[in-house]
Amino acid sequence: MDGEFKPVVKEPAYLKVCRAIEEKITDGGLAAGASLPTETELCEQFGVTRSTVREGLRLLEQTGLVMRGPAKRLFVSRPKLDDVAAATSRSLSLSGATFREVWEALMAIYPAMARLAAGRLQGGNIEALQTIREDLMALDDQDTDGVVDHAVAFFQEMANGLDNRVALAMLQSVNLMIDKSLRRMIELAPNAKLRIAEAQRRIIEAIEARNPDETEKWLSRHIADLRRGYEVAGLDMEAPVL
Amino acid sequence: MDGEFKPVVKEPAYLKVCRAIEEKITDGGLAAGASLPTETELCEQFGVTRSTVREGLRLLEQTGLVMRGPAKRLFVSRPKLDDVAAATSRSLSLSGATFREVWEALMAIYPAMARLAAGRLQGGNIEALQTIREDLMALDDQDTDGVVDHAVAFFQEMANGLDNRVALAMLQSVNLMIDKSLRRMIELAPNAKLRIAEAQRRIIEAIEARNPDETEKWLSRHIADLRRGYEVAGLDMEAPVL
DNA sequence: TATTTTCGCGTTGTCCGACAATCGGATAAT
DNA sequence: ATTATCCGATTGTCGGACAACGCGAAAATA
Repeated sequence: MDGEFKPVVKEPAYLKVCRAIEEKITDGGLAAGASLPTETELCEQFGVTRSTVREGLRLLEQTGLVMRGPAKRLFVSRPKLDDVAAATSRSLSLSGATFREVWEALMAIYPAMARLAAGRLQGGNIEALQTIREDLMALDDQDTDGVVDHAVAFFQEMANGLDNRVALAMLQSVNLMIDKSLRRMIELAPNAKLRIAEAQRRIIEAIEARNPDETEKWLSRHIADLRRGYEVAGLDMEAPVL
Repeated sequence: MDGEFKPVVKEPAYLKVCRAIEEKITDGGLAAGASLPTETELCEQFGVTRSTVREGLRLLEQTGLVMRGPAKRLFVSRPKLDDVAAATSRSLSLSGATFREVWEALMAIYPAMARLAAGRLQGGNIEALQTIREDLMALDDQDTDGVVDHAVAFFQEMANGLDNRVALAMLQSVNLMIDKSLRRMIELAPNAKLRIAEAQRRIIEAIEARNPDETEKWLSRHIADLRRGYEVAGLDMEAPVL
């Protein structure tokens, strides 16, 4: 029999402390907002020194499950979606994700989400989209950063209005990654600003008309256009987004 | 003049240590696989004690940017996609994401990804899909867990073959979240196993035929069917996936 | 009495020094 | 050449110590 011996686990104590508290939080034993025991109390409960407890707490702190409140006291919290999105995009960027991969993801999600947006975006969201577009058009043509920021902000505002946190988290991740690629592309595509503004106009119109098909179509074309611009600029689809 | 005084920053030292190393890694100053200085060396460089350095290292450890290698030595690593996906799904679950939100995300991503799958999945992937389906059919009808596992594994295998890490990360997150909801649903839907197996058959056929439209259509119906089952079972779309 | 000031206490952030356990590599023994 | 042994370096953990800071209670002031 190959009754394999399990690779002997020698978890350091600070990891056990981390997991113990983590488990208690995720299992509902500690509600969000509840304040944790002080470090010295944790020392007694776990039977380890404060240094060890503190190392465990740092791990939790990074996951966003605990935060420092007023008076430095630790209390249970929820990881902020912004942070996990940032972590995801950074991780993907570091692992060498390419423009192609990001673009495919964009192309998969946004058109589908556009259908939802058409039926779900509130007046406030639509106004915000219009404002973004107007600000974009008012920009100097050479202001690459500004154009990129507004192009991404448009996506971001759409995602915000979807009333869907799962989608929001994912869209935020890709938005963060597309940034640098877009900048490189726009620097080489002279009329990028106008094309983007025009696409945004169509999309806003379709949303205002509450027309899912149109919204999807124009958003789809918008993203396809980004790729076209990228290729026309002579950039490599398989290059990392960095 | 409102020459605002910048809000005085009082970052603890261990955070500065963390950020300093983090920055050096993400800026390429430290390649993946490179080994970090020992803790004592870091102490000298930063001018703090080992305890402080260690707390900073714990933060980095959690982000996945550093790992413990053989001989405990620290070395630079990349965050594993599995981990960030797990973190994302946990964060979303904790923040009370609903079945509706997850389902909408599924419905947005998978059909679009199916198009890619039709043209991109390798023979090995397709065989794996078939194996999963066969295993599923061989299961006892009462084996809820098994059915869920295979339903999710089918999705997972598709995602694996897409040659797209961005998509993979996102799909993995939603796969992890759909789990519990699916279980509740299947417990109440007697013929769930057969319906799922049938959907998988159609999808596999479409992929083998390299037909993007068909693949998208059947995957779309498959996911729509999951929702139908969920509603028929009398479950609340707005209930948290927990 | 109501408001402000002061003070002490608890907690965290940081420091210091110490030690066992463990791993890598050098060295010695077979 | 292989095995056993030893040694140094490094990590994980410990215990104690102290300054800084925030909060609440006590004291001083109006």
